[in-house]
Amino acid sequence: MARSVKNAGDKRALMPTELAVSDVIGRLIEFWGFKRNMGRVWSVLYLSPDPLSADDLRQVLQLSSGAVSMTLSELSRWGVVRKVWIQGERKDFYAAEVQLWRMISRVFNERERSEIIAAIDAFEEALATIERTKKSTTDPAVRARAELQHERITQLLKLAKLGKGLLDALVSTAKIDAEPLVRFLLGARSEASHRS
Amino acid sequence: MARSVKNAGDKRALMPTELAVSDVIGRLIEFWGFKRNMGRVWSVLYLSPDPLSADDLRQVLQLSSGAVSMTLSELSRWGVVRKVWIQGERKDFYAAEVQLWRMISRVFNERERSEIIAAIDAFEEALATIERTKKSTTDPAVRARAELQHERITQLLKLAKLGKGLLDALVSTAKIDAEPLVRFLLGARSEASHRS
DNA sequence: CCATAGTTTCAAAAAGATTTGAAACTTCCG
DNA sequence: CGGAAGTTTCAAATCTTTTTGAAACTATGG
Repeated sequence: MARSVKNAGDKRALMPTELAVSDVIGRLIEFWGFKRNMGRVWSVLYLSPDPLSADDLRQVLQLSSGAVSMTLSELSRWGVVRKVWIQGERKDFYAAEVQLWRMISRVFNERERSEIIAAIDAFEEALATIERTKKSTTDPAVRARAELQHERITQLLKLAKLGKGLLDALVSTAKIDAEPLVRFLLGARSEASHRS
Repeated sequence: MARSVKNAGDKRALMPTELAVSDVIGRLIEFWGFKRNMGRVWSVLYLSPDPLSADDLRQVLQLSSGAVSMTLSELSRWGVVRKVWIQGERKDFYAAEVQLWRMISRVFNERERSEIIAAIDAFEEALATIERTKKSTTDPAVRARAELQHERITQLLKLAKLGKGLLDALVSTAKIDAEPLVRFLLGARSEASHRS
C-alpha cells in the first residue's frame, strides 16, 4: 500500500444516510437563514469519523473549490467548524463542532440577538417621538392617532422584550444544562391542555 | 366637503414614526423568512386607526397594485390581516390582526412545526437505516462508522424533539396566557447566572 | 345588460443571492 | 530561490425570488 496512513477512509461518495441527513439539515439551515451548503458541509463533517480536507468535501458534495473555501470560512466564523491539524499532512482538515447545543446558542446569541436589539431600540425611539408629538400638538385628531400608535408600539416592544428574554434564557441555559428548560416546557404544555 | 365621511384621514404619506416602525418590522420579518413587504404592509395597517384600502397601501408604500394584492392575500392566508367591510364603500378594506401573540403562535405552528417534523422523520428514518446496516455488515470498519453516526444522529434527533417541545409549549401557552412562560424564562436566566 | 370601479393574475423584467472557475496568493520544501 | 500543493479571492455566470404592469376578471349600480 503506497497510500498514507492518514487517508484511511478515502471513500469519495456519501452513503445514502449521509446524503439524506445532509439534505435535511441543508434545508433546515436554509429555512433558518443560512446557505444550504453550510448545512450540507457541516453535516458531512458531523457524520464523519475523522476530519476531512477541503478537497474531500468538494468531491463528496460536488462543489467548486471556491464554494468549499467560502463555506468553510463562513462556518468557521460562526464557530461551528474547526480547523484540525493532522500531523504529517500538508492540507488543512476540518471537523464539525459536535456540541450541538453550544453551537446553536452561539448562533442565537450573535445573530438573533442583534436583530432583536435593533428592533427594541427602534421601538423605543418611536415611542419617544410619539410622546413628543403628543405633547406638542394641539390638534385632537393628531393626538388621538398618537395615542393609538403609542399603545400599539408598546405592545410590539413588550413582545420584542419577551423574545429577548427567551433568547437570554436559551443561551444561559445552554451553558449549564438544557434539561430544566425542557422539563418546564413540556410541563407547561400539558398543564395548558388540561386547563382548556 | 364633498368627501365621504369614511375617508376621514386621507393622508397619503407616512409619518416618520410609521416609516421607521414599518422598516424595522419589514427587516425583522424578512430575516425571519417572509417578504419584507409583508412586514411593511402589516405594520402600516397595525398602526392605522382605521382600515385601509389596497389603494391606500399602494400609495403609502409605493408598491405596484399587483404587489399589494399579492401581499395582502398572502397576509390573509397567514391570518395576520383581515378584510373589513365598511358600509357604503365599494372597495375592500383591510385591518391588521392586533393580537400579536396569537398571530405569532399561528405562524410558528404552521410553518416551523412542519419543518421540524420533517426533520424528525428524516432522522428517525436514517437511524433505522443505520441499524439495519449495523446488523447486516461483517466489516468492522463499516460497523464502527455506523455506530458513530448512530450516536450523532441520535443527538440531532434529541435536539429536534426539544425544538418541537419548545414550539408546542409556545403555541399552547399562547392560547392561555404568556405570563407564566415569561416569568419562568426570566427566572431561569438569573438562576443560571447565579450558579455560574 | 352595460359601464365602471376595483381586484387578481401572470408573463416578463428587475433585483438579489449563490456558485463558478480561473488567477492571485501563501506556504512549505528541496 | 523555484516550484508544487493548497487556499483564497472575486468578477462573471447562473439560479431564485420578488416586483411590475398591463390584461383578464369580478361585482355592483344604473
